[in-house]
Amino acid sequence: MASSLGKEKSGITVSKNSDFSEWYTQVVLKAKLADYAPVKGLIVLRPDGYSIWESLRSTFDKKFAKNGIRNGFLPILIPESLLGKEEKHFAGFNPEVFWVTHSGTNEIGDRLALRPTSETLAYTMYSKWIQSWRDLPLKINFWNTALRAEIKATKPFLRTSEFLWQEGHTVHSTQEEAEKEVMKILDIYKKTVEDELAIPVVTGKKSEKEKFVGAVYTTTMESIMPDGKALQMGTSHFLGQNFSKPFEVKFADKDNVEHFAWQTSWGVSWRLIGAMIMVHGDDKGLVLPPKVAPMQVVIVPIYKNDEGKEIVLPKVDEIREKLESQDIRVHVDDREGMSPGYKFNDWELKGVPLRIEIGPKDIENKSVVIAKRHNLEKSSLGFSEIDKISEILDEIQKEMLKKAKEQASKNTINISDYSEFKSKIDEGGFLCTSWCGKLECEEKIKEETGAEIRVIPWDSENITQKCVYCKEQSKSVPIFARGY
RNA sequence: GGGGUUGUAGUCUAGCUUGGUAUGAUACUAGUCUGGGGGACUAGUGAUCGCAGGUUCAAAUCCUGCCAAUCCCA
Repeated sequence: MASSLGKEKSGITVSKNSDFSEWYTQVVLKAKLADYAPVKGLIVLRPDGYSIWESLRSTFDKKFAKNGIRNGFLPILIPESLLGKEEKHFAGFNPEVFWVTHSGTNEIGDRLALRPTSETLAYTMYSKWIQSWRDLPLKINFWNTALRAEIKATKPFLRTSEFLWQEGHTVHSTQEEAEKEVMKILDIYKKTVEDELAIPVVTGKKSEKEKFVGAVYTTTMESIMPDGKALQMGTSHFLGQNFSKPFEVKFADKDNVEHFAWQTSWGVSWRLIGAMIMVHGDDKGLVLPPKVAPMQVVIVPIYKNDEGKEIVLPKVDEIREKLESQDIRVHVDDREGMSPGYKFNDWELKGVPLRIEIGPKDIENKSVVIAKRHNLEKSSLGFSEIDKISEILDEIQKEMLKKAKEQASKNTINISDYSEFKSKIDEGGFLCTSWCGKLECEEKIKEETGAEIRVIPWDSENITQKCVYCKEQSKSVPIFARGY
């Protein structure tokens, strides 16, 4: 009785299957990743949440650097006159822009936008910095936040009015080089998300309707969440000369002829953290992939009295040092007055990938008990095998990706008939079905089913089938889904 | 865009209809016993009841506005 009461108070009180939305919010709050800020749609990141972001950031930074991309920083305010320079871009973002209209008590004539994205500002600067082909390529990434007012219901990490992200902006002398860059970035994104967060993604192109406003085309990576909804995990845009013309990003080529430059922009946000929570979490709380876990291993010492303590703690220290020397992020939970059971539940809620239990019994047996978070399996590990923990963490990482892949493929189905489409869409999932390429059909499908084209996967051109809606010859087989 | 619901210690909650400054649990602090899956006892601390007005001798309670969270429909 007392134990079930305690469980209700500090653990997750709903199951992932029965109330996904509530489950998600509870995991975010109770695992102490984030909390609500006093303003609608804004959240505060707590250290455990921010640490995951820092881990992703550091991985991306290394990969960006290898690709010749350096970091810069842009201010948050953009004058309206500048934001409006590319018409379609402005029209797309305008409804959700926060405006600064006063400085102190004085009204600002050219009001200032809190950046919804920085293309316009970055390219104003770029046009000053670029004169010659020798200045290209110019590849800068910016870690910052963007602000887009969310009127609809908000969700921590998934839909917030301010979000942490990185936006990369590159400039090239040729179309070919720019397009290659778009693909390189998408590849970095895909590999990082799969390797670090253990979430499988599908990459491809957005439809004309869903592309980034102002882009020539948008490439994207999409994932399916356990509730059957699709989540956009990151995008990499080919901007062509759509921005270089209005912003006069020009360069003199080797032949001394002036050309407009070719540009790309791309970004991933803390939505990735939301995806990680949804994909891996369970009824006990968060489950962290070892690579991004702030703590990879937690050691829980168990003893009944001072005598036991004297036996156990030196061994705990020894193991901790051994693990630390292998760059494993380890924490010893030496809190007094808490039962081991309480601690187990606590660390499971917080998603620590591996727990080591060590008490007098283990000292006798010259082994420890290890408990894996992702499958809740316990086993014993001899003192001489402590070195294997690094491998075990790698295995956990792999198993998590494998499980996520199985889940994703179960939620991906091929559909050829529209009535089947309509009946399946309520169950959620990725619906792969052929399409004629016409906006009209895309819009009708969205209107009638709520599903949109999430991604047109690479190599999905197909002219041998019929459009699921109009029955005319198909062009491709996109993935339709309802999205976040 | 339209329509609901909710807001009381860190967390959950009683009280609200029928106005009289607040119930219980958990957490927290101290101590003793405990300790291998959310431990027991004892004693404490902690709330101007989301915010701002209004009605009233008196407001958590009634009224108005706002803020925030959440759900449903488009």
